[in-house]
Amino acid sequence: MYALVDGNNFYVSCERVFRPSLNVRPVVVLSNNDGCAIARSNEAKALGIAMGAPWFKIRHFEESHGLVALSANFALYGDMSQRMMSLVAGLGHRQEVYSIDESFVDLSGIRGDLVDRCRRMRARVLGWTGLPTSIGLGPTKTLAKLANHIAKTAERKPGSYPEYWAQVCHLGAASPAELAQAMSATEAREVWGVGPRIARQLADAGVQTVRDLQQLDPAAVRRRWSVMLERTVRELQGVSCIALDDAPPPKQQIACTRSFGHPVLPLWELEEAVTTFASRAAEKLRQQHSCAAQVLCFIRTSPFRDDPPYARSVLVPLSRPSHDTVCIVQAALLGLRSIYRSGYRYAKAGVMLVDLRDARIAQGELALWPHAEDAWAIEAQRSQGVRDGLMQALDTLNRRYGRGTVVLASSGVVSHASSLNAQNFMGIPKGTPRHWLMKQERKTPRYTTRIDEIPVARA
DNA sequence: TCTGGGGTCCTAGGACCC
DNA sequence: TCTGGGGTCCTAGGACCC
Repeated sequence: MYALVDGNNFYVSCERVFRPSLNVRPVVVLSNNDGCAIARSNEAKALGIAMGAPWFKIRHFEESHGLVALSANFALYGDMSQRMMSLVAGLGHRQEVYSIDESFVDLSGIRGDLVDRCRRMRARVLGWTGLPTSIGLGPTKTLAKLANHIAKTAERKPGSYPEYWAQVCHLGAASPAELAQAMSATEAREVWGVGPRIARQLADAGVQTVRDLQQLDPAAVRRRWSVMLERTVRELQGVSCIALDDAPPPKQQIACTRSFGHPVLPLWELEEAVTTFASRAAEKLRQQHSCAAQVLCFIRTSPFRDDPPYARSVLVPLSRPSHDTVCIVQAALLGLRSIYRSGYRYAKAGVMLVDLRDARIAQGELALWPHAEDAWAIEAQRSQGVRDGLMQALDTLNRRYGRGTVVLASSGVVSHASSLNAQNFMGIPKGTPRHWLMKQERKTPRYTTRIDEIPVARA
């Protein structure tokens, strides 16, 4: 038996913990650059605001309905997530953290009333962190996901499902008739693994509800669609096909990409952005003890504007796999300079690290180069230990004092420590605006991770 | 004026190997 | 007239997830 524990409207709930006055108002959290809504309170959903709705299309609700929009505060959400996850882990033996607000818990072998156990866990998470959750239980992960959807919907829309399924729904304990009823009342596109494309194809084939989908022949589904959908159908039938993954393998690629706050034209500004992105990607790389053998860099104009379009990417191989920030930034900048064309209004850039491998397994090299270069090669290997130490120091400082405390100069000091921006730097006059920096006009404090932004309680 | 970011898996087809 | 069988690796594209 699996449980899926999911934070309700997670980002909004994190904000509400520290601003209870938001509890009664429609609230959305916006994506980077305050671009579009990525989390909505129930009140915002009731206004008809869709997931991903561009801000400029919904901002009229500010005036008409008191909608509150906040810039995404991932430092806060990540920290609140860790608190929630560590509590939820106590629900069973093994936990798979599936996303920032969701985790699967293996409940097999746990005796007693599982629903009661889950209700108590819900109360504990709410009491200790302030975060409301919903819990779905089922014999497969897909059914647990479905149960979670029902638990949320039953609470939000009374009458849609039996009232006792609100907040915690146990499909493994439902009678066949109850299960059939619930599946008939739920659209197939709500199922985990059924996206908009497949949902349309299913509808064309007369498959509307979860029950319709569950009753299909798995072999036929495989022939007409794919093994993926076949697995989904079997899971709906109660046959577990997707195992709990409590130790996810290291990532196969690591990316850091951003849209800019405003269009960017000059190369030097793109260089700052790409340096920053590559540095961040390298940091993530070291966290999982990997090295990258290739660095991909891309730049593009906005597809939403009438500007002349331009989008290029380039894959830069490294002479040897590395997780050294300097090495990775140099490769990314080399790539950037090769694809940059002046005159375009760039809207986005990014760095991706691919061809990743375990840093602890280093491939030796056969010395085929001319004798004169031996000394260089030996020195390079000897200095490797020094560079590893430097990277460790970099990571330690940035972890302790906050991201961006120590950076490469080519990332542009302006965006980081303002005290260093007292004079001209690298030929750029002080006070020069950086168009690539994110727009975040509705930032909330990092209540739980920065001592100077901690909330103050008054008696 | 204004439209996010970061991942995974599967399949088909081509090149290549013995 | 007649032209095998079995495999790997890589890439691009499509679909999905939150």
